[in-house]
Amino acid sequence: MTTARRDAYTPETLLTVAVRIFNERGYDGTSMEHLSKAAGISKSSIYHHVAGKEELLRRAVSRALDSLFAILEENGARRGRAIERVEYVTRRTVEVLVAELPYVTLLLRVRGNTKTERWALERRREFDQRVADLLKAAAADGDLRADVDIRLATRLLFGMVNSLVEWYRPHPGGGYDADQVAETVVQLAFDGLRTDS
Amino acid sequence: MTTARRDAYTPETLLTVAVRIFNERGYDGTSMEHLSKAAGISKSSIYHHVAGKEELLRRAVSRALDSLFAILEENGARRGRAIERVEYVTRRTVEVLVAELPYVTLLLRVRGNTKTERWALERRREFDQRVADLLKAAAADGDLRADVDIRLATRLLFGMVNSLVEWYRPHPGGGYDADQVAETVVQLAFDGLRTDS
DNA sequence: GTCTATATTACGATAGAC
DNA sequence: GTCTATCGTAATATAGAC
Repeated sequence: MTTARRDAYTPETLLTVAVRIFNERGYDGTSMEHLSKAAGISKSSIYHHVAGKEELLRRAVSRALDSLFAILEENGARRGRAIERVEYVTRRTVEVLVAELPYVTLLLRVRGNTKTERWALERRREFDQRVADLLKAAAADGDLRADVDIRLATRLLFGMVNSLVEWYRPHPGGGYDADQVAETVVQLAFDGLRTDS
Repeated sequence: MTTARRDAYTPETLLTVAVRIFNERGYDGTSMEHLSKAAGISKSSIYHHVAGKEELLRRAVSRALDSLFAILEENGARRGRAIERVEYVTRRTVEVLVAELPYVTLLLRVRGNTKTERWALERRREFDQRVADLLKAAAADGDLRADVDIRLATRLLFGMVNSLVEWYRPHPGGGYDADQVAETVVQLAFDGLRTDS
């Protein structure tokens, strides 16, 4: 827990420490004292860099949301057949989750107790809606099975993707890389696990 | 938030209220004052029924864990071909998640800050391991695609199932029932979303 | 930029009356 | 079984020295 790094914090470098502790203990379970110990500076020094605990949360979830929304602006999410766009967004979401793991983890755990949290929840719902619309378009093209409810399938697909933050850890010797996870997600979701399906 | 019900609480009925608030605000984000308001009795009255906040958490996660482990003792999880047992456990887990939604929700959000939470995390890992072993057996039978990593697929499958607690709400007019969700999970996971797969 | 000291409020839990 | 009053602690945040 004690990280000891007493030289020249900035809001950014402090955020790195804070987000780690937020994810270990939960946002509400983390006190400024916890952050102070982990950063190796006193509580009051933290207030020199940021206005308070909630600013750290806001910076973290903003970063996560910006990374997710950026996916929807990429060419692969805007051009081509809908099912291909769905596969693209699925893959890229996995990659963003892995690349920005601590920030997205925090975002996905937000409950809505403060203004910042409610704002994050709202923007997240917006992203989910954009993705749901894509799946709907793919279904309209006849590229998704007609016997499954599309809204339900969307929830399950992105539930699966989001579950990454609960177990994925960057390879400390032989783990999975982002591409491998993305590939398996797409295989499982679109072609299934069963042999000769 | 204020629920007002001043007659004859028992530890069980109090738990119902507490678990609801824990899930709305997060365990650490819930104070005894919050619980008191929601239950419609004073803080000190709560202590007449339970030893404290942590006992409420322990009762809740115990209930969730007992329901999950019970699945593994059912005939469908113990007899037959491994892939059929996997499908059975998948379906039943969905059903238990839906039937015990608030309790399992709380369990899946536990962080490990207290002894009770660490005990819950340990038992949960035990359940996950039992399921992972089942998938491994199905792979050994040649019933799962050879081109996906089984451990990874297990994580994704149960990540998808567990994501239920983040969005499933009991049908307030036209939602999905447990069977429909279980069926879609199994279809998606084993046969995939794509047309003519 | 960091510190010690402290103000102020909120929290979990208990005491004791009814 | 429920209440009001309160204890002791831990929380967020600030003041002011170096």
